[in-house]
Amino acid sequence: MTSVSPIDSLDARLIRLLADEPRIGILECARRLHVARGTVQARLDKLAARGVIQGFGPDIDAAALGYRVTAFVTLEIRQAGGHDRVGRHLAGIPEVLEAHTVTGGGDIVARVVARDNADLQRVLDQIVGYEGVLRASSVIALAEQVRYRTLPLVEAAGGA
Amino acid sequence: MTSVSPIDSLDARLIRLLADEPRIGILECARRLHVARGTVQARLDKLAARGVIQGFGPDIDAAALGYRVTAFVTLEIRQAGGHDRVGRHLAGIPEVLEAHTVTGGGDIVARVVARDNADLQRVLDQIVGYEGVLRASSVIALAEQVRYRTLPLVEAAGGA
DNA sequence: GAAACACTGGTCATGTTGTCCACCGTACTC
DNA sequence: GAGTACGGTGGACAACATGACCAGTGTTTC
Repeated sequence: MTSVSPIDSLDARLIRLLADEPRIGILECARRLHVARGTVQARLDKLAARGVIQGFGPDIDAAALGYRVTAFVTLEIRQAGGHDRVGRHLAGIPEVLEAHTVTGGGDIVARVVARDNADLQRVLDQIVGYEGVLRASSVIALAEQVRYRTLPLVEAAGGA
Repeated sequence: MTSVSPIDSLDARLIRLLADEPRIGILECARRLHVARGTVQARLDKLAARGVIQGFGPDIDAAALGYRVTAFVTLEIRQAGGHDRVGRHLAGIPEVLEAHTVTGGGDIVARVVARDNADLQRVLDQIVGYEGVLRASSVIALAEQVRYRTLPLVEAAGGA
């Protein structure tokens, strides 16, 4: 087995096609990629089985929901309590969109949104209102220089 | 200004349904929500028009593509050059999944992935190999405490 | 009271889906 | 070199979903 190449060029082109026009249907994909419909179906099944494609959930824009402020919050936590307990606490706050433990002292980085700056204070209070959280320092996102994307990565991996 | 309450309970339940079972089809949604098909279609159109639903792109897992390391990189940039030029530089690197300018000195926070720690060095070298970037300090994500999600937010906003 | 709006429940032609099938190369194994 | 597994092809079929309509009804707003 050579280098485990997770996807090939056809996979990459299929993913790009679905990303560009998601409501397109399998048959139309097959037409545009000049392959048989069964091939597209088989590829999709395998990509999903391998976990490359996690799903086709609707992409929600928090800003359009009225949450116009995004912030990255770095938490200093009480090591004794364990990260997982803090993780569960964070999971209970809807405004916490994601959270990772990171190197540099066993702390946590979380992405949170809020309706405005005053609302961000409320969310931060919720976050630190838990005995396992010692301190939270946050930076507010001003502008999106690069919007979240994975297509370039897919094409780099697939040689599209 | 229109945007009083961005979504209602039906919108929220529709989004949750689509998030849970994306390949479900509009008709099936209508059946499960006990509303007419036209209603679901109209709601979806409006959610898309208002930008709440950005699309239905496939959710790609970078780890399954072989990019097993995630890092958050804070960039210190030369203010003179402007953020946008650095943003374009970052956009040219596939491993940069997103980037935001943030408060705290006009710097940039970027999320990058790499195949492994050695590969991360290569990516970081690419990032700092640009005259507008003065310094990069990175923290490596060890574990996902809260995986990226928007459903709780949707339900908080929609009162589902 | 009228207008605007959202939802219902129905129709229609059209296209897509899931699931079969036989067939054909290529690559790998013994 | 023969046998076999695998991935792709191209075709078939019934069942279903889609987009586009429509008239009718209730609710809210001016």
